[in-house]
Amino acid sequence: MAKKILIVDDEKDIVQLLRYNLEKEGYKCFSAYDGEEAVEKAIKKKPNLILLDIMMPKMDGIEACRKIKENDNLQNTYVIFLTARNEEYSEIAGFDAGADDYITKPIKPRALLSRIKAIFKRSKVDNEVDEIVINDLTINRNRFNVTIRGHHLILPKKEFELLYLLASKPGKVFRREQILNNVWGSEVFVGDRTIDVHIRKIREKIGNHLITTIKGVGYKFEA
Amino acid sequence: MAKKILIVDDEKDIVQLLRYNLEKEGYKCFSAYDGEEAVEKAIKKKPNLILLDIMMPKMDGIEACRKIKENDNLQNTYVIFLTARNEEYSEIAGFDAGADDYITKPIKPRALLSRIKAIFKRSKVDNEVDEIVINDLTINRNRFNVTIRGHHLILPKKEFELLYLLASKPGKVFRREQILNNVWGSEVFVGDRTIDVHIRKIREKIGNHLITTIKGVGYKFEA
DNA sequence: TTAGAGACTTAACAATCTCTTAACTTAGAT
DNA sequence: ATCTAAGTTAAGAGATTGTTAAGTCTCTAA
Repeated sequence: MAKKILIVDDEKDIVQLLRYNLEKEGYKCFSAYDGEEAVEKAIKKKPNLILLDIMMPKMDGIEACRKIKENDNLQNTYVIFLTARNEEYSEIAGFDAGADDYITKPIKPRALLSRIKAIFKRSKVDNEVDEIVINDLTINRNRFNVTIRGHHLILPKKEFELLYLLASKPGKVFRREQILNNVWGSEVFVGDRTIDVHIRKIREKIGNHLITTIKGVGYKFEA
Repeated sequence: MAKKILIVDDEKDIVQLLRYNLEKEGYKCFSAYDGEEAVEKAIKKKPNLILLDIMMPKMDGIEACRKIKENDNLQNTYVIFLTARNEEYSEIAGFDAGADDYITKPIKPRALLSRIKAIFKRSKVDNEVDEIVINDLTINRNRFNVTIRGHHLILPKKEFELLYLLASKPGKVFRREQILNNVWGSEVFVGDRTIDVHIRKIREKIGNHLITTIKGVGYKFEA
């Protein structure tokens, strides 16, 4: 499917320039002209990539980025900051806010395009990795099995999906709500203890130490 | 059997030129004039090779290629992009979308033909590996028979195809939907229990332990 | 042309596995 | 100390798959 890109800058000329170049390459573009609008459209359109100017009215890019990265559905959205060369502070603050890359103005379309291509290529490769290996644990989506210290297991579907989710980002804490969204789907409502029971069964099978409870928040897979 | 080739280009002259040359060599040709039509016909006709122009109305070749490569039944279809010499980006984006080769316009029929011949030669070698041997089980596509521990069996067609599919990638879980697509075809609709019954008959003949059920997902052949 | 055989599909029911819940216990935070 | 979140257990509800037998279709041979 065509990748969606959100372009955010208060200078309309720049937005137009980028839009023209990106659409020529087959990307689907949206635009916003200030930080608030950016957050709004990001949530509504769920773009794959956001090109985000830092200096903008209403809400600056740093702040907008922070808000965007807070949204569960935009965890996999890539953010590139557009900065003027002399905005020294922006690099640090930007990465701190969750940016993935930045590009200094004036923007050269060719350079930008190759950077974008590299990003999407990378994310595609990431998606194709359907085997997770962490120390002596292997989770293989293709075979739908789990190996721990050379010992094969077949987990029931829900347990498998839950383990796969946690292990896909070791160290990251998944909130209960995120787990529900990902494993059960956002339209399914199950009781409070359901996740716990599944976690327990997984721990029973792969050992207690691999999944940590963060009380009041959720669970994480130990790296 | 005559190889099937799908020619996709919005310039009818080019399509005609290619078609004339390819049919002269004994290939069976179909044509499409935009990306959407290409995807449609690819799914319907299951060609062995697709010649795909990049710049087209409705849906460009890159996008069409991606869609085509998403289809389970077209994994073995070869895609060659037709690009104008100055479309620099096309090589990278094309390979990224899953293309197997590309040719720059203007197209020289002789060169194209020899390239195509090379491709089919290669894939023919692949196809000749039509005997699967796993431990004491042998599945031979030519003879359409199965040998287990030296004992010969003749399976009915559907059972054979199903076993062949599963055994072609030992360990991989095939979802019921994939099984339907591959064994029955994507346009056939059969009841829920049909696959199970066939699985049962196969198990009856080759033993229970070789095919594992992954509940809620599908079946896999045990490696 | 028709009877018979095998292939394929279906329906109905059985068996099995998975998931969820409820009720209770334990641990952790303030 | 108290309150809330998480852990545990077992039961049964729910879903998926297994099994059987019967019906349809096609092909072949008499």
